[in-house]
Amino acid sequence: MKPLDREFYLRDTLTVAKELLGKYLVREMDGGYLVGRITETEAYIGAIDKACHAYGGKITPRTKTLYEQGGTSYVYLVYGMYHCMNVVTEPQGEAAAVLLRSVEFVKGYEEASMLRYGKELEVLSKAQLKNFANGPGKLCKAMGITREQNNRNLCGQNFFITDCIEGINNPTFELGISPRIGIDYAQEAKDFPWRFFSI
DNA sequence: CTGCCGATTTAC
DNA sequence: TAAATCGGCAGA
Repeated sequence: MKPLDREFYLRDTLTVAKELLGKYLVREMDGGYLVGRITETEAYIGAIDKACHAYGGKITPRTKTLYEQGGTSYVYLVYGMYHCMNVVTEPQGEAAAVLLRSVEFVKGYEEASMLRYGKELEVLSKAQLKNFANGPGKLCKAMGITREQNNRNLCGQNFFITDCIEGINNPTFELGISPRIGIDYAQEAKDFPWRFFSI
């Protein structure tokens, strides 16, 4: 369970967004591990993307995290009640990130159930499993990710992404591509095919 | 300081 | 289809 190294994140944002599919988001909490396989991502590239918070070089207290070096977390609150977890990409000074939109839990489901629903789910129906963390807000709720986790180094040992979990088989999948979700205000950028998901 | 709006989710 | 809910940001 070795964190992806810095070099992984310092690359082109679209490449990182695609390659994050099938990787595992890991968060250590109270000595246990919450682990989810990433199944959906979106790229946001400040230099050319009106949907990006840092479009046009905009620097505010919130967006300054987007300018950090690749491998940093960018977490913010949307709609006054949900958090979104992003991974900053590219070298320091380039505002770009990948939004993690969906994971499938592979470890720590009991603890995650407490965080998400306030109780442990005994019976896991197919629908419950599917709906558990298949959205950016749900994902953060289930993994206890809030603005406290903003601007963290993702190359450390308690909050990171890895490509291998012992005892877990890496399934193969095909790459799906589509426009991004929920950015109808972003003019021409709303049609950019920057959403990636595993099929 | 005021007012508008959102990279969502859930319930009706 | 609409409500929930509040921080971020622009403009006065």
